[in-house]
Amino acid sequence: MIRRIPQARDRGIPDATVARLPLYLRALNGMAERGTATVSSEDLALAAGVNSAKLRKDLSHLGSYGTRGVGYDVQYLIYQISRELGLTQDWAVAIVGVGNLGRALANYGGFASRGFRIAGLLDADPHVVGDRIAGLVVEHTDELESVIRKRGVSIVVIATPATAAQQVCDRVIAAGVTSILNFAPVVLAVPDGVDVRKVDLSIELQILAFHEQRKANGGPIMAEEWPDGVVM
Amino acid sequence: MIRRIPQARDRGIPDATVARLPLYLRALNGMAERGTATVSSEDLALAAGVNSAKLRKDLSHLGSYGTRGVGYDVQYLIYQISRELGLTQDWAVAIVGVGNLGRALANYGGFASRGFRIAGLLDADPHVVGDRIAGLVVEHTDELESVIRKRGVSIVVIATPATAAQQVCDRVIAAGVTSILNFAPVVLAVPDGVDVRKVDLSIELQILAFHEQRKANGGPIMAEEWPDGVVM
DNA sequence: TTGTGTGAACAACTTCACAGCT
DNA sequence: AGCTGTGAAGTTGTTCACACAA
Repeated sequence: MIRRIPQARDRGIPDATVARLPLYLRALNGMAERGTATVSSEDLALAAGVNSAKLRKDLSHLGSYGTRGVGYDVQYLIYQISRELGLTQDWAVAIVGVGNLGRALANYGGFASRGFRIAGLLDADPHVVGDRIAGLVVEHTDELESVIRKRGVSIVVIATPATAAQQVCDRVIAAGVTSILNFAPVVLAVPDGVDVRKVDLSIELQILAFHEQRKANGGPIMAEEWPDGVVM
Repeated sequence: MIRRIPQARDRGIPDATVARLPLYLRALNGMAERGTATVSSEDLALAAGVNSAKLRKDLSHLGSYGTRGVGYDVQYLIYQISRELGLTQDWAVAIVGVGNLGRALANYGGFASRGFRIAGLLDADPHVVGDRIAGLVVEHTDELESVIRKRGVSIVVIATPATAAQQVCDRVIAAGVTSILNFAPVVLAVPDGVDVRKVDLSIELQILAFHEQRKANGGPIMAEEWPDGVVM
């Protein structure tokens, strides 16, 4: 029996806001390091690359943590955002696929710092298994399920070739994982309740190419773009 | 004097649509390889992981390229999307920063295939300069401006440490580049007219952590989440 | 009959502008 | 006097549902 609070406030934070909280957090951490105690929405927005109205609206979804006429207390806001994002606990992450990308991720510093601990590096290639990377020994993907269960892995990063990604995905989901970060250039099929986030170099480049092409044309429309003759 | 067509159709394609076109393109290429000649919006949407209404609306922004009662011609649609995205020409890309991530990007296959040609690999570390990676010799970042100009680079990928990113960014913009793909965990300051796309592992993990935390709570709200005592 | 293309309804997100707290 | 927090307005994106072409 699941407890439910009927008249509960709609504490659902908009996705767009959640996606920006890490940005604010990073900017705030920089300020904290420099010893700033208090910051206005204007200044924080500038540092995070958004406008101040948006920032205030975003923060208002978390609660009323600012002081009118003054601004936000940097340390306190760091704490509140961290808590909201779930960074006050730490998360065991496994990286599957230890090619160049997997290595880059394993060695990425900002990783361990923010509540994410690499609890496993796995690869299917026997030549890679046994290598020591970022203080961990690479294990064989045969161990995937056991690594996930024994070390309480709740987030899996897929950095395998495209061909292996869906299979890895299926296995980690079967092992109970519901949060996946996918670097392989495929659309993963997952059941409801599983979150997949995707990072795709090729897509980003194509989006840039689209805009670059527009600029090159010297304006949004060129008459020549749609010659009547070209139809099927 | 810039020619403008006053009564021009509003051919501005929504950003959300542009961001999905590469997905459709990838799905279509897969179908083309398997010899599929024609596809319905339903099937293509399934392969791309969106719903069919959205797909039809997206494609309708490009033109009327389907056949009612039949579907879309795979080859023709590949051509039209490619053209819209600007993939029928090829783009010279330079990668700055040749650590693990830079190497991963350089070796990434789907790169060269889709109109993107790596025209330069640059790094500030003399130990790396001279290395041969993916058929290219790594050059020193001193050569950045000359590489961009001589090889017609129009897209720069920044894969440097965070501390170097803004400086590299400023230099490539001064050299005329207006499209940047940034992997460094910083918000780049750029003038109007410059497009920056950002790929940030740490942000993606934090977003996953947020949702993972929600799931763990067994529901959207827990009364205990907001004890009255905890204020500043 | 089938499946596209699209107006219209809906939902999410952003920006404005100002009341109200400090 | 200054800056947050937020209704209201505006914008963008999504989904529905069906007319219409093949």
